[in-house]
Amino acid sequence: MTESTRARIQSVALELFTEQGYEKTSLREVAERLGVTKAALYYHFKSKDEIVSSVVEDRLTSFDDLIKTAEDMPPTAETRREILTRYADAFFSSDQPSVMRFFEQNQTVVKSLAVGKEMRDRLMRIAHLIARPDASPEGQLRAALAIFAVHSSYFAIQADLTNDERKSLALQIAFELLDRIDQG
Amino acid sequence: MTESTRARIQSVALELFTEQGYEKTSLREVAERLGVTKAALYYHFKSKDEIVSSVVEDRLTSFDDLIKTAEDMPPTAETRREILTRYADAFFSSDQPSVMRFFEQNQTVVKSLAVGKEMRDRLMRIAHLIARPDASPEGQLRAALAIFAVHSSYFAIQADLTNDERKSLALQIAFELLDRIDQG
DNA sequence: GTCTATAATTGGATAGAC
DNA sequence: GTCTATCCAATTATAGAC
Repeated sequence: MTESTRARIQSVALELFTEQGYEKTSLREVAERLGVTKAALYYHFKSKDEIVSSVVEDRLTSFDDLIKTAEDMPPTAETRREILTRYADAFFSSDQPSVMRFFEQNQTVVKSLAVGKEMRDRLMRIAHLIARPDASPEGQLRAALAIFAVHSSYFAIQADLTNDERKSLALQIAFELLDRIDQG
Repeated sequence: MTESTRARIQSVALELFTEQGYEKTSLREVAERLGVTKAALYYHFKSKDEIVSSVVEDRLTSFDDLIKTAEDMPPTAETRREILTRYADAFFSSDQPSVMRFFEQNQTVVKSLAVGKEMRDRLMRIAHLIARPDASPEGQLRAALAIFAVHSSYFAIQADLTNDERKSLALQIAFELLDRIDQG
């Protein structure tokens, strides 16, 4: 069960980082929650940053897959819906709390960590691919808002809904935004 | 010029907190930027928290004004547009960087500071007033996204636009979302 | 109103035993 | 693979002089 210790650290750390903030959560706190000592964490990861980076890198490659797929699709209204649907599937299917939720709560980490910038880069590429062929400010904003519709469906709705209900509601509204993007 | 020193501290601190993160920015850094020592800051504010709180409290009362005004308006499509327009005016007219930008970058502060919770409360009330009379999940999400359209127009558009151009683009798209809210 | 100096605490990180 | 013990840097915050 050695590998699972590493995974447990990642899971607990990301949860605490998301709830309390990356800077505000100490490794002592993470270790305590796991029932081990700080030194044990340092056997598995060489720094606090690396705990986050190791988790994020997995998600980065799954974004790369989505980007590669999207690039080969024709820039049509149907494609836009398809890309966003895949994005939403990834967002909701992932373990909780997701990596994207971590970044939402820790925007400043995006700036200070290399993986944060990578993640931001991927998100902007996806938004760009969604907007294609419309690269105007309006197209950019519509694509960004469509993505954010998925995110905000997670926290902006107070009603007691399942993830599937949130997802389909988000997509329904996001499609309105996307369907008005210029077809070039 | 005693009062202006206090104001300068607030301004510089909020700027650094927004750019680098609240936790990651030390008071030593703030003091250096101002050309004073840490002890000088503690003459004007009794803690790091209080620097933020003092800035936020002003904005809270201006939100309270908006809420009070909105409550007296009829729950119509026209009212929705009006409330959001006022919100956008406040967002863009304020000193830079705005308090809202600070919270965007420091979501975890919202949870840990009392003024953060107050601000979140006001935002949710405004969203609720915008959605009136539709309190359904769909109405909530539409209202939240309309507000976020204003915010994201500030950072999600890469083109070189003026604040006025960003604002009117945001409102144009936000109105699409709002106009489809149920009239009850 | 701002300074120097320092207290008190906490953080990330390492060495070396087991 | 996990522990104890510890180092070192940095932080918030205070005391008291000017």
